[in-house]
Amino acid sequence: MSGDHSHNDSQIDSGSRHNDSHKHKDKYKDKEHKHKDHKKDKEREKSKYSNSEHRDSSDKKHRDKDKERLKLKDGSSDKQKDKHKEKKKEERSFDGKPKKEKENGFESPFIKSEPDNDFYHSLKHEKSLKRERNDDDAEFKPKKIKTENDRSEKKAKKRKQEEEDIKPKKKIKDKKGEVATDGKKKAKKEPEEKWKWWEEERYTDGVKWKFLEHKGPVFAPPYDPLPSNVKFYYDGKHMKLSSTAEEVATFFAKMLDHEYTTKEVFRKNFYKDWRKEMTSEEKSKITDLNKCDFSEMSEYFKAQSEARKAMTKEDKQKIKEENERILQEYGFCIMDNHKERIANFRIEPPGLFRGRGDHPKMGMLKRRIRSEDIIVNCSKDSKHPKPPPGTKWKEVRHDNKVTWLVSWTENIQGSIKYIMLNPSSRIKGEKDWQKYETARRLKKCVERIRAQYRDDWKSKEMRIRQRAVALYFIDKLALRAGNEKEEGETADTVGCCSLRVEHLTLHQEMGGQEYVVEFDFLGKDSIRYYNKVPVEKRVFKNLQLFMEDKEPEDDLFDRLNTSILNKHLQELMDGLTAKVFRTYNASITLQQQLNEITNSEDNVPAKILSYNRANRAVAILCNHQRAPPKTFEKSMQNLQTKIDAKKEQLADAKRELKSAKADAKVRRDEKSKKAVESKKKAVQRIEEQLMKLEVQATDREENKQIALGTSKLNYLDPRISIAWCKKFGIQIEKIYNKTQREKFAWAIDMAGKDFQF
DNA sequence: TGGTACACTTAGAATGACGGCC
DNA sequence: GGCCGTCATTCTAAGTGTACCA
Repeated sequence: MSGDHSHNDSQIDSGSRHNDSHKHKDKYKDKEHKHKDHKKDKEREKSKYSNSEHRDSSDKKHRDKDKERLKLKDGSSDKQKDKHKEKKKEERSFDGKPKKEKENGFESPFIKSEPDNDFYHSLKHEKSLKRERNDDDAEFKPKKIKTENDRSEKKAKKRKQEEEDIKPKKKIKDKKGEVATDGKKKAKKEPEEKWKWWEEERYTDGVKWKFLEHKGPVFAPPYDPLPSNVKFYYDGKHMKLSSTAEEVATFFAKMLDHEYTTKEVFRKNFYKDWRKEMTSEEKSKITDLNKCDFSEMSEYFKAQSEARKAMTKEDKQKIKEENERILQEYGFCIMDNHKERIANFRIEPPGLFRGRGDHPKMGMLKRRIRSEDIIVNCSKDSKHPKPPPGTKWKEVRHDNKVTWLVSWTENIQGSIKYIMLNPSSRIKGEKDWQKYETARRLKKCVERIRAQYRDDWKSKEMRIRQRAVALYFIDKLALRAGNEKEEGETADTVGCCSLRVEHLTLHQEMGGQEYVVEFDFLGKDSIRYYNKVPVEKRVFKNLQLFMEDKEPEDDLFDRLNTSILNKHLQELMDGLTAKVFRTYNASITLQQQLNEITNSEDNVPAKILSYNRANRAVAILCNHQRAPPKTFEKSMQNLQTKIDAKKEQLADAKRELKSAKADAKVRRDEKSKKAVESKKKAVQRIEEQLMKLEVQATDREENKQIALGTSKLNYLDPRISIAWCKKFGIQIEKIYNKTQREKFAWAIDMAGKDFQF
């Protein structure tokens, strides 16, 4: 086996990787982890490798040389390879710099429809704001340096254009793309003009924006007390709770049907936090959660939910309109002359913490966030958002080196939560694009890096061997880096660098293959990673060495952490981190799979099945799982019933065709000939329908426990999919829904049919 | 060198919207 | 027209990675 990085045959039993976290978790319950104790291992290593100092310095020299070589090799600007694309697009590179001046400096189809024109006053104020975009990032360097004259001329043009654009427009478009003229709606959609931020230059020195204005967050609605007929019972007796205690009780009642409320940890944490909200009288009365009866509350909320569903169309419409109004008011910001959608403008409401897996803090009370907890970030010269009457913000900040608009600290883990922009925004899109370009740079030097880590498996230094084996896993199996976690603060999950001895079983021989490593651990979100992988002999021997004399709960890589690993990777390639391997391997797998399995002769559903299969290969590689939908069995059965019916229909149609043919043979007239033709067409039509249903069934079955969305959204360079669509005449809408198309607008615009990752 | 704060991406579950079918 | 299943969207937890400090 030499450098096998095909991700589809590297696993003995990839299909057996399934989400079995509940059973699995028991294995780790109540464990005392001593994996931070490295002292004895250090002693062990010292005695084994006495000349490590010398090796260290010579290694560094080699690395520096390699780094230089890599820099030279990768330094050239990476252009997209679509040679058949129209010239404008062909010339555009990922550096984000336009080849021609932007035609519409500022366009905001929303402005006139905005009810609160005040909010947009700053657009006018902003119109002369220019973005100085000299790139500091190597990848995004402009290909040609502009002269100052060029710049000022262009700036002047742009400014003029922007002024034009800010002037009231005759046409405005609403969210659905309907065009209104002077307030009147037109029935027909017109193509929306989108801002092509990818044709513009980027900011430098970590500046994220020059101007930012928004309306602040939308707070969770205040607590609405229960009606007096909805009662809480303690020990079988009605008990009126104080408003605060009642609110927290409703959080529990709302979750009564959820498995969470049966978990001991959840109940314990809830009870502890609930008591903090009780009056002293309540505290003295309520002493046992098991004696609390929340069922009336629970029924009440279920009834409310039913009532919501049963609302009249008009009432539903009213709610929808109100939501739309809130969205229009709070869901957008102005960032550097453009109206951008905010991703999460609502503050997380209070409730009970739903940690994943065996989270020690599940059930704790997530407290209500008030204005006094909120830090607002916006431009000094913008109209600052106002806190609700009678309240104050914690702070108003003007930090343009960050992308967030609002932040607060949550009380469960003490972490900071942010309000940020939607994935379709410039600020997110640029970053996403950059991510794929970094992965494409890795493509150019991955063979060298692989050669190096293979070489490092033989290193005299334990730390280098560990680093090399870990990197091999990250590369081959697309494992996450595995940062260290605070014990007892979160669920016990691991990634590559934090793997423990107990997570691996070594098999000299298994299923007819040599040197098999069996992985079994809980990864991000407590999703189980189970995989049996044949590895190279040297890796296997190294693993034996790393595991020697260790307890199951000891770290496998005791000389390694993500910081050390990433520092090393940074030396191998600028911008390289462990995460890049996952992006690279996901994207390259999609590209290879599509190249391999797409049959140009296939019809559209079959081609889409091929696409989904390629996507699935990536999802399996990245271990993106989902709980099988509750309705899965039933819906499969329904589909099968449809298939059976269609088969019968086909048999009937074929019989009819046969008899029509026989009839035509005897009668030899036009009418019977026509009858044969129409029967033939009917057979064809039914065959197509049957095929479609069968493809659907296959797709659904194969997708039972696999989530395609995560890889599609976060790991697969969208240009691969778009190029594939263009090449094989598939509508992009078949692959990406509306939201995804908005997120990947940059890729849709720039990828031609010949783009290769 | 390790700890921590912070900023940001990635993740599956929950919820909501919508369209097809009876 | 209502029900049901599916897909889209929202929500927020859980990761990664960097900067900074002692």
